[in-house]
Amino acid sequence: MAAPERFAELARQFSAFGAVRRDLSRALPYDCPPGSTAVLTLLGRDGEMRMSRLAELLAVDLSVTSRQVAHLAERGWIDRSPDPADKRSRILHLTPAGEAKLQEIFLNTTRLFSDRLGDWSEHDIDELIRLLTRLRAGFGDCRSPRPPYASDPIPVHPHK
Amino acid sequence: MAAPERFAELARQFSAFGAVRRDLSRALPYDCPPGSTAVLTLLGRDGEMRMSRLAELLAVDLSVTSRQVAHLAERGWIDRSPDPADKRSRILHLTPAGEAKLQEIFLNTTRLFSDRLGDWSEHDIDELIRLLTRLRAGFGDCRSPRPPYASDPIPVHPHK
DNA sequence: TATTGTTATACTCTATAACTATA
DNA sequence: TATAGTTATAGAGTATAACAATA
Repeated sequence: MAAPERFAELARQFSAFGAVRRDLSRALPYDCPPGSTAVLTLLGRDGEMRMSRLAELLAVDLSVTSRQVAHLAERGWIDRSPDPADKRSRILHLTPAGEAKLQEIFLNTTRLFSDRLGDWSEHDIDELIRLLTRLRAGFGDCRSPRPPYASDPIPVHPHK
Repeated sequence: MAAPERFAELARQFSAFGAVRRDLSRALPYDCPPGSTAVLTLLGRDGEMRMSRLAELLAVDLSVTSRQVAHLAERGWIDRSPDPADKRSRILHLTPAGEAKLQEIFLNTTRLFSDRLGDWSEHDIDELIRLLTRLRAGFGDCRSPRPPYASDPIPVHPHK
């Protein structure tokens, strides 16, 4: 177990990571913000799925996913077909236009990473992927609540 | 130089990191959201500084810092004293109440990290700190623009 | 009754633009 | 003219709550 000072340093780096996210978001097409990009990426990687599955993979509330998916459907990048097995549900999948958009995004982000990480060794990149993957597995998910850790008796951020 | 597929995987992990941020933000006191916490942390670590320096360290626009600082000043956690050497400027420093708040936050986040990362080796934690630090150094800063990497001819997110 | 998804509301983060005061 | 900071505005992310339709 690491010392509290290492945890504090890690927390600072997490906070500073916002600058990386913002830099990356500037490489996205103006009509596809980061949240929409995440949806397209998951549908491109894992294939068609239901809203609830998508929200689970994104670790966000279903209401968030619902809105992002509506944004993408308006632009013709994904289809929401009814699920014959459960009429409450909808099956999401990329359209050809959505796949083209995803390809465009892939090229943009690859170009950005090549510039920003051009001098990184493959080892360090793989290490970072490994550690971030493990981090994500250990940290929380708003849809499966755990006991709160704040000193406040009751939740913490009213809207979260 | 790594392959585009590694970059794509890294981009997915960056996106998934949002779940970690959200989990961490739930451990904060209800009256001190993540942005305010970042300000308190920097002032606690680096001591008093000007608004512009703070915005530089946070890699956000000065207007963002101005609002966050106002929020903290309203609650009595920081002071904004005039800079005798430049009357346009203000020097920020923590008040005793601000130091107490910071200490409370430190305890909360340490408790959360102990739970979530209790089974991590010190080596992996140090590796993650090292790689995130390097990442932050290589990635961008909204206040020193670089050539855009989107395929769009002109920047990209209207509001960014 | 419980679950899937949608919509309304509210709050945070963030950038751009217009403005004031000072250099 | 240029810089430090404030404020107004707007868009994106996010959660909670109320709701409709279906299981």
